[in-house]
Amino acid sequence: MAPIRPGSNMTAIASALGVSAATVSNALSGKGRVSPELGAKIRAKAEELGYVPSVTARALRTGRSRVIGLVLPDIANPLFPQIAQAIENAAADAGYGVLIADSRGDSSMQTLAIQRLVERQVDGIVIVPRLGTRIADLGCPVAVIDSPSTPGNTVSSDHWQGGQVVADHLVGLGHRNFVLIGANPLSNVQNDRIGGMKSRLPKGARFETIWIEKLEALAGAGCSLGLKQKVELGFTAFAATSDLHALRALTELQQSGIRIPQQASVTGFDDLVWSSVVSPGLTTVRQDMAAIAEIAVGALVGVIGDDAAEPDAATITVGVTAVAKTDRVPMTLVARQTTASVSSPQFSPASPALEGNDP
Amino acid sequence: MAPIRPGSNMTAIASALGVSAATVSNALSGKGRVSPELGAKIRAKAEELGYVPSVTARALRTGRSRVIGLVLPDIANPLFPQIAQAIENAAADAGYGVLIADSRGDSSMQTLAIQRLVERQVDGIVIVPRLGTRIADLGCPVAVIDSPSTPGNTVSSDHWQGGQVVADHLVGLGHRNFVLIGANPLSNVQNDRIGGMKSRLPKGARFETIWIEKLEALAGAGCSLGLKQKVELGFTAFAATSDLHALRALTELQQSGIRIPQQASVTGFDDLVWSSVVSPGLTTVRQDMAAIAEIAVGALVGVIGDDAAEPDAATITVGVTAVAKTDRVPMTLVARQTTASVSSPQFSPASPALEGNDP
DNA sequence: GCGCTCTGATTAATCGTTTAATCAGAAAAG
DNA sequence: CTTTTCTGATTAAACGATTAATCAGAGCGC
Repeated sequence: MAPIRPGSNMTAIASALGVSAATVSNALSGKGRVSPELGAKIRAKAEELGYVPSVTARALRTGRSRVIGLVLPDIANPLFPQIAQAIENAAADAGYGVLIADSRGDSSMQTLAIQRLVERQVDGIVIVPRLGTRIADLGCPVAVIDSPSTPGNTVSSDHWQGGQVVADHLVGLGHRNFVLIGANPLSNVQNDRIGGMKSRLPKGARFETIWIEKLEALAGAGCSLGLKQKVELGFTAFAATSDLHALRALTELQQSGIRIPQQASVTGFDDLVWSSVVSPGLTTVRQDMAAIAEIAVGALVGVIGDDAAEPDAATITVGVTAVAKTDRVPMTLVARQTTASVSSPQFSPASPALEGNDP
Repeated sequence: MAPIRPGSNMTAIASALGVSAATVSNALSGKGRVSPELGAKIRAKAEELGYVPSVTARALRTGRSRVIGLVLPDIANPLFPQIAQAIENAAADAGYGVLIADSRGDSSMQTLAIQRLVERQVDGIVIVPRLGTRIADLGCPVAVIDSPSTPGNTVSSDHWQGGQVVADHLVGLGHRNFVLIGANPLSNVQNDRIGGMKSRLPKGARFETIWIEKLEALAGAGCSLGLKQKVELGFTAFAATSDLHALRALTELQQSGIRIPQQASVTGFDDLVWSSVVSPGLTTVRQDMAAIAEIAVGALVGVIGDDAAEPDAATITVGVTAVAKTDRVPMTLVARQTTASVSSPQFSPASPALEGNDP
């Protein structure tokens, strides 16, 4: 019934000053023709009355809600905090709000979640798709954050380059025997990361790839990755495609009595929150989420603004991904304590290892 | 300019059937008086034209946006995914959208973030406050998720009971020497958890409390917690108030060569995503986020609905926390492999420990 | 003094829905 | 046969902003 809005509306300001509402609108938006003096008076009065424009009314009239949607395959993803924070900040800076949608872990519900956002009339959507999901035509601008290898236009970290950075770091420390750890070979992100790593392994280097989901399909969830044997076989570097898997590897190795980083080095990806608290601190590679979010949101508001300016172009941009080209944001190494130069290439159970390899 | 809305509006349906827009509205909402046949015809036509109501227009008219805001002290909080997902699900079920706000880690910006939400005319706000922050009068319904010890009305897990569950578990395994690990003694949540644990320690039990932030203020961030010495002093149970700290403790102990769980047991709180992937799997206590979210959102929509029904009550409920009483949702133990019965109460460096304590 | 332009403001329509008020007609009551 | 009471619909007025169209008056040239 009575909409509870403490602040006054334009009409209140208008009648308080004996002018018309249109003039108030013009003064506050700076669009029409208003004399400087009156403009100042209006702004002062607005301030005084604590005027807050009704986004609802504005949205109805202009057709723009100034809200964008954020869709992740499943919110429980440990990278979610980083992404959400970056997107929210970028959006807030651009004057947009962020509405979240969750597909409740179910990939088929992703479409439904997106549908809900569209019904709420968001001006655009940022999507982090589930594995290789293709994004259907939504009837609204979309920016996709995934991997440069994903078909279609996307913004993302340069996961391939990130892989190279890790490999360079490990190779530089003298490692020649690598175990690469991924979860699912269907993930473009993981493939890029592994591909990047492989591309920088020197001639004569030995490597082996472990896909956790394949292994678990055989040996059951939470099974051992058999890393102790790998160490016994002479592998010294364990490079995972995510901090989550790196953590698993790190603890499994520690649990088997392998000393990190003296006997083996471990690396991850993404610099998730716990990476700095584990002991020893996990060496990882960080995504520049702020930059990614800025590009994604920027592209989105660009398209949104554009089709307001050129109504004819609307039919072209609408339903099309907002990012014209594929943007690759470089990743940066965060060297902590799980990596060290390889002291003894061969396995030696009680080697009095090297200390203090802090970068 | 031209708002791009593919679906038709009420007027389209109305004129297609030669009736008035009001009748369409009545038919679809089931409120006014419409003959059953015409009602069916209207609903059919709406379906046919792919009609989607304009939430904007509806919001303008009714004064309800059907959106609630979600505010967390900082989104980077590892618990955020769980909370956001639960709130989003509960809200979606109630027909509400969720707008997120981030205070960018800065406690003073919490108010600003909330301000932004209010300006976007959310119908209510769910807040997880930063430490002991008091929530100011917002002019809109609020539900707070924190600790039952927080002054004011809140919904939350029964952290005290959660502490008891952990303590009972450890005591049941024979532990008598406890190290309790928290971050900040100002946190009601952490205090409750520790209080609950203490309340169940048997007579003659020994315990010591470590506050990480205090320690780091002296010894620097990422410093050792000195847990190896604690083990040497005969402590066998390390109970942290968060999985984050438990992880730190676990890896520090493993790093010092202590075998988990043979020589020491470790427990955490919250069942964060990585708790199940570390080796050995972390014993922890899970919050029933779905239940909490349902209560919080339910209370919120209750107040929102109420003051629509009784306009007079609006002045009472507005600006007041939505939850009338303090709701405490029980926590449940998730026993994994970091806890085991204490084999040797005294420290014995190379005890041939107990195996296979899987619950 | 008449027409012209330019400025600074107002009017009024519009976005799409909700809802109180009204109304025409049929059925029931007197 | 008139009056009253329903029923099923329509009208019109909001909600609060934006914006194209209009208008009154001032200034100015000729």
